[in-house]
Amino acid sequence: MAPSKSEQAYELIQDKIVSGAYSPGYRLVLGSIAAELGCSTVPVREAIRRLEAEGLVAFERNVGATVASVDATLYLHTLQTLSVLEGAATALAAPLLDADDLAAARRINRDMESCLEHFDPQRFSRLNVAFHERLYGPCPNPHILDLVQRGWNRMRAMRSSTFATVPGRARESVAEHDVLLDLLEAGAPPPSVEAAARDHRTNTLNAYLAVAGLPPSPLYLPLPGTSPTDATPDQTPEPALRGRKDTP
Amino acid sequence: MAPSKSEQAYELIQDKIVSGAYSPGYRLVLGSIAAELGCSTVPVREAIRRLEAEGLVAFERNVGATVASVDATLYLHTLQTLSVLEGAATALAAPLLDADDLAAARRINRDMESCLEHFDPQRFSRLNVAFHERLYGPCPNPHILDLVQRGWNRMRAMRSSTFATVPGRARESVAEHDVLLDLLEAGAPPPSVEAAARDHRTNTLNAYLAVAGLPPSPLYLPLPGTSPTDATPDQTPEPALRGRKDTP
DNA sequence: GACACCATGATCGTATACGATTTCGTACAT
DNA sequence: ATGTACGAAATCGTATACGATCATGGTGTC
Repeated sequence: MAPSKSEQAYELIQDKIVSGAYSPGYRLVLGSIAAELGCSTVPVREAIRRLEAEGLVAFERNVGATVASVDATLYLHTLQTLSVLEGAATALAAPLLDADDLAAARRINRDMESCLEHFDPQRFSRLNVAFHERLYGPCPNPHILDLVQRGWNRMRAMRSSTFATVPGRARESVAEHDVLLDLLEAGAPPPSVEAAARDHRTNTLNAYLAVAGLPPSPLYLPLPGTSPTDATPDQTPEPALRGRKDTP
Repeated sequence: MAPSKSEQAYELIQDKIVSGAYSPGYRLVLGSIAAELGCSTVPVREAIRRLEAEGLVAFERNVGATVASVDATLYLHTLQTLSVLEGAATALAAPLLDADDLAAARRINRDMESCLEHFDPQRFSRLNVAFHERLYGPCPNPHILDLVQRGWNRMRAMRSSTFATVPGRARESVAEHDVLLDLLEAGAPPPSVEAAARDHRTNTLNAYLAVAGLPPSPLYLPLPGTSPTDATPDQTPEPALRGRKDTP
């Protein structure tokens, strides 16, 4: 059966946001979108409230909705959140991965490597998502899985429009993927997997922070079991990623 | 100004759910709630969709909404998610806590201790929330903070109706709070704080799992710096908290 | 007696309509 | 020229109305 109108509206708007057709700050007018869809404003309204709950649009009473504008700090906060959640999801999924999963992930990572040669960042990004999805997909906690999914949605909506990747980061990323896969193949305990998965993302976060001249995120995880020295780069007691004051 | 009708509806329904007036499985009929509020079904509908996004109600097309029923595994999954998020939030907040915060938290924990004597589990629960809110409140990442808040909402909605506390757990809990506070007062690095905060909650989770005869959650964090032995109780490579199969 | 089928009622999904609120442009006074 | 007051247009918020869909109970047949 055809999906409901509000479902259609939801997908249309989300698609336009992540594809960049609606750029941050764009005013989402109920009437216009309804006309475009050939439906009334009621389902559109519902769709927009759903997107609000996911952080993709900002909504103000009696004023309307706009595509959430990305503020660098918001982007970084999302990345930090994702580092925590995805690390946990990957650790929980680790014992459930079979050889096929690992082989598939390894293959994806080889593809990513080749993207580096041909300089195809678009494809590289897609593969990166696929790689991680494959690894955290079997996570048995649906709640965490849902939150990770939402995090990625936000990221996609933001990155396409605003941020470029940090120069050297892509190559390092591929290498870190291989390290993570090695751990998984060796049947490493969940805390080690979590540390590797989280720190992989935290490294990206810190690469951004570094170019912005900010201190790194304090949410590094030490690798248990293995040599602890190279997993906890000097403890920085000062807080990083201090939030902007809430706009009064 | 008066809040909008959909806001009123949202608060009414949420309140009825967490207070237990609507117990799990209760059928939320748009028309009835609208009548109770003296408004039409449209705002009620919107409120219910918001609650759905937060996991408090389940919704099915052309059928309606019911208060999310709690399934033990769902409860435990929420608890596990919260352990991860709250651990991170507390670690991020740690460097921003001042002496007042710590003193207040310590005071709350003394109150909790006295609740143990007089056996006042209601008050104990409230204080427990207050204690942790105080500690993760200054977390500079609003996104994580939001997710933690939602997690607690879900917990409140569930616990009141279904679950009793594990016998010995309350007393241990108070002791662990003191350990956490000691760490914070000593200015421990964020990873140590995260480990303590997360494991505190994971211990509760595992107490439930133990009485159910299930293996413990694998998401323990090793305490870095301090003796690593007592923080990582034997690695259990077998997966815990395996999700129920999605109902087909 | 059990199962399949259909009628009926309850409830949801959405369109339309209208009042409420905000925003923006314009005119006027300083 | 700048700031303020007012009015019109745009947009949102919600009520009402009606078609669409699903659950339920009764009836007929095997």
